[in-house]
Amino acid sequence: MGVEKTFFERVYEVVRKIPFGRVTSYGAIAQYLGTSASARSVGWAMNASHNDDTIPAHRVVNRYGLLTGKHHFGGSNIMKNLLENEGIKINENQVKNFNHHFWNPNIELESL
DNA sequence: AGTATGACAGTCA
DNA sequence: CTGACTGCCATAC
Repeated sequence: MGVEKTFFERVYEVVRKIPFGRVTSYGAIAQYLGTSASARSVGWAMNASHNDDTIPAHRVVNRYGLLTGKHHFGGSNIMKNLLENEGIKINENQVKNFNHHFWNPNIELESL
């Protein structure tokens, strides 16, 4: 029966696979899911991820490494705090060395 | 069924 | 460099 996972369920699985101290972008997840243009839908999935506390949504930022979704973490520096807790430096709501912490599911999970 | 929204991405002026 | 628009996909009403 309808065992086919919805779009955001797939997003959840990918986000859950994000290693500690790593971050990824909405577009990267979208590309991994095969819908490179559904980056907005990925953000939508994250919006619904509030129903799932197992989703490290704080590791998902936009393509610029900006913590665009921090506003959804309670409107406080929770997202920034979580990332810094993982060794990621944040500057002006932006991940420093974003390219260094960037975790590309298309590459890291290409063998999965 | 159609409209509106969204934590994006990319392009143009 | 900054600002604004469009495109594309999925969900909610």
